[in-house]
Amino acid sequence: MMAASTTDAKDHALSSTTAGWVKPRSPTDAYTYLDVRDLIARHIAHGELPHGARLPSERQMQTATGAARGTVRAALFQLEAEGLIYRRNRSGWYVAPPPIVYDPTRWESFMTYVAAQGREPRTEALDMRTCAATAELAGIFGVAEGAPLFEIRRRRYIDERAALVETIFVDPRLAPGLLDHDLNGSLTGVLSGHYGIDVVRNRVEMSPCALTQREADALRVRSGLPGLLIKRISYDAKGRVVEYDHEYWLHDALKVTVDIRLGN
Amino acid sequence: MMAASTTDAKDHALSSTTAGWVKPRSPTDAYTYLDVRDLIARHIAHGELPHGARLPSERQMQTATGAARGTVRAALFQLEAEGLIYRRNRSGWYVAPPPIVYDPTRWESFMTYVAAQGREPRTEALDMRTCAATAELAGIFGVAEGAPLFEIRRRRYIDERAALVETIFVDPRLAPGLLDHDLNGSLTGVLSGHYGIDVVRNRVEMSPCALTQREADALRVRSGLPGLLIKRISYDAKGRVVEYDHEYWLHDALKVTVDIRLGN
DNA sequence: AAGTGGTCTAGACCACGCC
DNA sequence: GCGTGGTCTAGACCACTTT
Repeated sequence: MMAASTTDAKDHALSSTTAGWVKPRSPTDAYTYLDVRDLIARHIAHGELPHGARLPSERQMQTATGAARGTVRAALFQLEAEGLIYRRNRSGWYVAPPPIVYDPTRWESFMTYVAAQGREPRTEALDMRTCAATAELAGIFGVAEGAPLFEIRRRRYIDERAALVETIFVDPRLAPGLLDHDLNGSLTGVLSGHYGIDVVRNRVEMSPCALTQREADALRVRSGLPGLLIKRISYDAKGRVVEYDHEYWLHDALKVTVDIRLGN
Repeated sequence: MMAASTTDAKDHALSSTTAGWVKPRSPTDAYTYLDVRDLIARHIAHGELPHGARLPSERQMQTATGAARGTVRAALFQLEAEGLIYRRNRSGWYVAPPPIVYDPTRWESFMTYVAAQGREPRTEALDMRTCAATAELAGIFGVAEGAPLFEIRRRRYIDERAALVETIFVDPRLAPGLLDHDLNGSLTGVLSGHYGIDVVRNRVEMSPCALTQREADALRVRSGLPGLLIKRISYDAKGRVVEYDHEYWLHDALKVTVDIRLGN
């Protein structure tokens, strides 16, 4: 392609949706992927790309910056790891919304604390069945290996973006017929309201993880993205296990706080 | 290079330190980066690559698998995100040790809980000075903007691998002369032993982050690696802020647990 | 000096979302 | 059906660690 008389190729590139993508350093050396990262990050910080906005396509950014596509993608991966952007499979890159604050010491349901933060929560039951306890599950619930357990799989949204998938196990002896209830809301509410079971103790464990095929598919993201795995065991006043829960969160969707008073 | 009469190029590759790197799927299609990931992960799971062991070089793995180096690196990035391996700058890739378990509801010092898990903790004071309170710090400590605060920067090791860097702020009025003490150990111990200050409340906040240049340099990793930022404010019985602490952890170095009993 | 990871280029083809 | 991201190749050069 030839350069027009009054506008060269670079000006042309900058006149598109990538307007203002000017390299801030010396003009001799090429963009590094961290330069490109900073460029995008600055656009987000300055509000030119608001939450939920879609970034220009990789090839547009490639043209605008003059860097190879691989370099642009390295910058995007970087920003993704930082939680500033996320992607929707083969659709594009988007500016990430602010994280939800989660406090494991409070026994609030997802529906409650997401709404309290001015965001819109939604829960979708994916699958409910009775399964046989594995060795691990048997140990946790104090039942024989192979004993029946309810297994509930749900997907939860924040502002219509899938933020986590969870698998919950419940002992049928504590809540017979549980699967006949509507589980597209607060499970805690159902257990308390219909079965009189109240949780008094919570054991929560959090660790960074990679989302496996199963989780990634459910969240409609690429397999292997970083996530946060939260395992929770909740007990009632008699020390019985009420729920055993595995939550796979998108790593950029939450922030954890704990407020603790010691002794007395 | 020509193939020898009795051993072709692939056999030769497998006779090196990458012995046994056989592709598990159909022989027609090429390795994907997830294939390579699985290959390496399997070697780690089977104990052929124990904790701390060094992986073969990227170019060796390239030869052994027949994939391009970029593909091998994509697999390594994957495993790094999962916390299975880590790298030492321009030295190589290593199998990651198991994470340390951290419970923010317990007021135990790093030195204590790391040792209790059979690992070797070490703390190294990097920098100590008096700084002027920024707006954020002034708000937290309840002092005027620009008021003096102690700023302490330390690096902490687990088994001689740098696992976190932290910046601690302390109000000099609570602990005058604090910087004259040895801070290569438990700061809590110094505050309690020399100043009679005991913490009764802790506010902890955790969020995934990317390690910036400053932190990455201190941990001798590449800038931009994923990390976990832990901010902690601790208070004494009078509600005064004892410490304000920012800890930047390598994301694979820890796992968080919280055990909570509710109500009474 | 040799070997390692770190970065970048310039292509290519594919699977899928979206129109 | 076009555009998107997803993946892969086959080089190159650099900065640093290691020997």
